[in-house]
Amino acid sequence: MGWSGQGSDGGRGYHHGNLREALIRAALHLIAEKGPAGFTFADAARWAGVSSAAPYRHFRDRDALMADVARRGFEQFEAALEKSWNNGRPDPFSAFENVGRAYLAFARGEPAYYSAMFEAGVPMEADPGLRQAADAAFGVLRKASESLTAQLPRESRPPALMMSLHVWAMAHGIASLFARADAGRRKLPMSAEELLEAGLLIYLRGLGLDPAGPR
Amino acid sequence: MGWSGQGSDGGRGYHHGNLREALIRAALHLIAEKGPAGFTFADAARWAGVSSAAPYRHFRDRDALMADVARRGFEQFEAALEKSWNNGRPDPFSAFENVGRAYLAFARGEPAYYSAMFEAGVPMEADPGLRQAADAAFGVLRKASESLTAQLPRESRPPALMMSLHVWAMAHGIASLFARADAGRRKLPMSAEELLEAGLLIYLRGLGLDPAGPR
DNA sequence: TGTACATCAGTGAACGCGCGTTCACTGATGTAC
DNA sequence: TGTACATCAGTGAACGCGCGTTCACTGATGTAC
Repeated sequence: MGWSGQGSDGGRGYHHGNLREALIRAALHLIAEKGPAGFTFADAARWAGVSSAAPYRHFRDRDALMADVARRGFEQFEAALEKSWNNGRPDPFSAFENVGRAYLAFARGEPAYYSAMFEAGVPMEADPGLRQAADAAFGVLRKASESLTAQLPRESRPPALMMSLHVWAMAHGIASLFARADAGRRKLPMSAEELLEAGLLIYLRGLGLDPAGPR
Repeated sequence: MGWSGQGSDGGRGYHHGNLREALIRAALHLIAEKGPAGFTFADAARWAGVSSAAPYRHFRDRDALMADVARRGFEQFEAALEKSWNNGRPDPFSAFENVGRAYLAFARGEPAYYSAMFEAGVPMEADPGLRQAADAAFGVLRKASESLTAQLPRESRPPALMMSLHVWAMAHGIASLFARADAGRRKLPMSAEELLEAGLLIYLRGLGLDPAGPR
């Protein structure tokens, strides 16, 4: 049978079985549909097919639910970035481009998670483990940056932290300006992926890095 | 006397005098305080010191008010960028850095406008003139980019449109991740301004541009 | 300069609605013996 | 294997609240003559 998370599935007993998960799926669905501010606690309950009092057994309030969604989002984001980085294989440059593509793929493919993580204004203190999950996701960018700067001679090596912040900013900027739902706002001469890839290449060249190899 | 826009100023007649402007100021105040989703039409009326029915004389609904705020935001944004560009003086590189600083200064100094422009999800069709205002603001970045790419030999000259999209993305990424209200989310080893300046320099170097002069 | 009148920009009361939240409750599940 | 009981995870009714919106109204302003 499998819980779809959707209500009115008829054959449910008095107990839901996994309401906590169903509420999170409901939140994701509703955020994707109406934006991070566009859903209510009552909405989530309705969508999960339970009474409006039921969610209180699992979350203190709407904000707690949002914070949980954000934390899970960062966890999945980290996994996706880590996978695409693939330990720097086949080579750091290609792997770096792959991370960029994975970044945009996540923003596009999981708009609800992305919103909860970056746009909903969830404070880092809202959930134990939220900051840690966010740091871990950023850690992948940082690790990848270190791997690239390590190819430069020591005296012209930029701080990897700074580099990862630049990369993050450009990826986030492209994702939120050009790759998301309200992307109809502006037409581009190229895809967001191509734009990011070109931007990263230019930036890396500016650091003295060249795909052809060190120096 | 001067309308502060604040209510309960006692000496107001039956007519407000300039309710439309007061509502916009109210919106800016409330957005800055509670975020773009955190204010209501009734809130704005209350803050302007009028009954909750009064705003309907000036705006069809809350969305129309938001759209007007966004349009004004883009107009002011354009003016600020244009001023800082200062026709490429004293030289295109310095002027370009100035535009970057002005970008962040606007995002920081006018968080309510910035939110309405980029985060509130206002559709471009919501207001006649909104798209035009947004395009005009972006036009400054584009013009500045053209001015810089023009210094490169024709055969290695990147498309100025692409360059301006990269710059916009990086500036927006830094503004929204590191320079705004919820910036307490992450500590930086340097200011957002320094981060952007460094990022732009690296990027420009990657294009083959050097502050020392052409080539 | 004064008066009549049209128009404009507010008022305030009213309404229906959905949300958040609490509460006593009840059906289902797990466990001690 | 059966029974009593504690605990858990839901129900559904109720409440107060603020929002959006409409409506007939009224005070102020502008203008024709």
